[in-house]
Amino acid sequence: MTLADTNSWRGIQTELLRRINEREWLPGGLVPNEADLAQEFGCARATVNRAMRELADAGLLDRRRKAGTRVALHPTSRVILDIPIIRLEVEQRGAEWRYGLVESRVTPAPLALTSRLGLPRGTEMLHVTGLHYADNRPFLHEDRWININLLPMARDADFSQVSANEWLIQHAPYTGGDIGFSAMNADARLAELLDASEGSALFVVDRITWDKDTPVTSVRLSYAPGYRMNTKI
Amino acid sequence: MTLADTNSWRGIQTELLRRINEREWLPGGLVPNEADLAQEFGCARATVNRAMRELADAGLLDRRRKAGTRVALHPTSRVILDIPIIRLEVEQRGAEWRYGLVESRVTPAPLALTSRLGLPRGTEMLHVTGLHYADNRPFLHEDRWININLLPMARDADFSQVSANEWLIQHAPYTGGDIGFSAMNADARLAELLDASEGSALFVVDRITWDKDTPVTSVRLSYAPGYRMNTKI
DNA sequence: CAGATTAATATGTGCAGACATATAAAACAA
DNA sequence: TTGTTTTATATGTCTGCACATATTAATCTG
Repeated sequence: MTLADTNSWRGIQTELLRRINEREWLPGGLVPNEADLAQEFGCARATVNRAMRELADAGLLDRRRKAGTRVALHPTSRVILDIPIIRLEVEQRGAEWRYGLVESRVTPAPLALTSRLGLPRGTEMLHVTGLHYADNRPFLHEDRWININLLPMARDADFSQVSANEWLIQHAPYTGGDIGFSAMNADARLAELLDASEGSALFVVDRITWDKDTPVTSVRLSYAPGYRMNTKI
Repeated sequence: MTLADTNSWRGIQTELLRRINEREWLPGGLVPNEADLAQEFGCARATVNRAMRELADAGLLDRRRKAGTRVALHPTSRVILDIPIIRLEVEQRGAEWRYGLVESRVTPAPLALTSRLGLPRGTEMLHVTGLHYADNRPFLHEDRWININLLPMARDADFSQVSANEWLIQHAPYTGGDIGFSAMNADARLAELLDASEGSALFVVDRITWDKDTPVTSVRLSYAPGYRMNTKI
């Protein structure tokens, strides 16, 4: 071992990582078992377990009881995206955030939506659209449908003062969601709202949020041209 | 406790999740300390610790020594994207994958690239471009630069037989990378290659891979129109 | 030989106890 | 009052041990 050779959980993990990265342990190859590694590193088995478990969670190791631990053959790199509140995302860029409501009304949701949400066709939902600005330039367009049967107080919320994005975070617990990322050409209306030219490529995030099996909200975020979502492996 | 009331760390975790989701513990509010929770659940402190640590990693709890544990105020939802080998991604869609090399040659890298990679300007790199097909329809365009100083064997690889994507996974260890997602309008060349119309919105992934501080490869993947990257929270 | 049973083994999880470490709060000093 | 030192406390981590569980490998049985 070179550095971080403390027999701490982290030290062991970086050493294991090194052996994987430098092909000391070949992809698909069997790795010594926990007990042996614990002896080698002079630590308890639980410590080795913790180091290896995280690597398995990250997809670098495959572990199975009795069969042992192997170096993953196809290390599908796992990317973690932090999706922040839009206001914070803008402010982190050092820009001033502002929100402008475009429209807010209760109306029957389109069939495509109700069917995806598993609601009866024609269900009334609260449709809120608005623009988020960064330094007074359009940053993204938010097109949202809210399940008012689940969230009746949403009827009385003033979305010209608080963005639907933040109102929901404050008031609507959820247990899971589906997210999709795609690219779309701006239609005339979106182009105008985003101050872009028609046909510009927009980065689009679609998201449906659930509270157990009940849909909470469905939103489409269309970012102004040039937006880029960054992260690290 | 209702179900999963075993005093296992999973059972405890779901119970903690419930209290958070149902606002039993308010956002920003202080949570009982590990010792107290351990007593309440009738388990060891280590078990509570494990349950809470994962929730903290997921961003739902904020923990600080001495200060205690609080329910996160801004639960930035954390999304995990699995980025698979392109061949597998195509095959998982039930389509037949095929790769076609467009061009492969050693040439000085453009300034924009060398500066981002921290290489001397004019450094020679291996430039490989190719198309991945799904059922003989263009699926994505891969435009890749490989650091041949780090990977001299890449010179002799036959990228008409193996995609650069897979060759690198086999031969090039890496320790980290930067990824960016964005949307771009197809230029004439890309439109033709992807069998799309000029100006179509393309979903684009840019990725630079590092082995410690040395750049391994930089790639831009431009997906054919209609592509959507999905995941769950 | 084929199928069912049993044993062996590596990981998964749990417990009690100990010490380490960060840090908020209290006590103290200038 | 203000800055510094001390103390108390909650989390972070490690140990050694035990038992659970999945699953392979060996063994038995018809």
